[in-house]
Amino acid sequence: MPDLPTILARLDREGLRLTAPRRTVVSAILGWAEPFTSAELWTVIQVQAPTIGRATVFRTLDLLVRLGFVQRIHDDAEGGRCHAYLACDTGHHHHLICSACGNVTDFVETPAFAEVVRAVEGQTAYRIEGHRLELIGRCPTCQAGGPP
Amino acid sequence: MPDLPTILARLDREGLRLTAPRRTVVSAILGWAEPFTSAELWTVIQVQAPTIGRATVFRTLDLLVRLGFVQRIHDDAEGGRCHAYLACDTGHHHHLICSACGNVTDFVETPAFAEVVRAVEGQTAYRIEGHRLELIGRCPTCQAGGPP
DNA sequence: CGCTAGTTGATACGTAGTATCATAAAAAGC
DNA sequence: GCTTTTTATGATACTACGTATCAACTAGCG
Repeated sequence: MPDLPTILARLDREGLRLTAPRRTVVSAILGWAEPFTSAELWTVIQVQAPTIGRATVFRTLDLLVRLGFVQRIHDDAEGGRCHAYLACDTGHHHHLICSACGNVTDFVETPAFAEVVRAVEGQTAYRIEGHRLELIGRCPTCQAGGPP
Repeated sequence: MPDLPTILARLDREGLRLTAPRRTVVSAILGWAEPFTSAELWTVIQVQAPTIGRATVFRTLDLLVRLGFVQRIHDDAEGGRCHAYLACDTGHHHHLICSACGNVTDFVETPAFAEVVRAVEGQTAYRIEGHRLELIGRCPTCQAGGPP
């Protein structure tokens, strides 16, 4: 994820206001490497700036999702709830979620993926416009640690 | 999706009971080609058998997801809520969602997908165990209809 | 400074799903 | 067919997550 000034500059460019609550929420998210739920974020915000309303947290989260600084991920595999959020770079990429520790790693698309898309287009006559790919696996650390 | 007797036989094999509410919920889902929300299902159930409780619908839905007769899909692309459900065959496959009409088509993995997985394993040192792939595109009908 | 439109926080509301628990009813045994 | 045991059910209440509303506030601009 880019740093605070970069994000603020982006907000500015979009004609959005750089308010104190937004700065607070954005910096709370910054550097959050693992996925987080809205509840976790809200807890942190309440400690850092108790005056900020819950609605504002959701609104800012939404804003960042729209601008591509945050992605929604779907972790129902882990018995958790559906939505979690994840700070990320703006470049298009996908997530690799460790089934043991829940860590999320980014990976970029390999050329082979374009072939998959072409094959499916041939198979179904759809024109593919976008995709969502999440891989679940075991990270090197958890592989070393043996099965839990 | 298999037919009712097949599903009931499967329940039986799992040591689960073939109760009237389960039969009702399963047949309501059967043949539902498009994705549906729990609310839609609940509405239908209420008409067909008003005595069935909401909790039972959720429990049966959960059961079918565990047995692989129903999948959860994530359609936040369509401005809808996160979860929808989709009756499906037990074979492993993925969903192709039309961005215009919301129709869902199944497709099976192409060989190229295995290559993608291998590439990512090389890139990240993860051992890949599973994946979730959803493609978003435009179905032949909506392509013909021109942009909405 | 003073204006104005974009934001905010409080509150209420809505929806999806879960927990609890007394009751009902399948399946298994007789 | 009747009894027992175990599972499932329905009512209800509850939680989590998110949205709508709206008066009050404030960033950014001239």
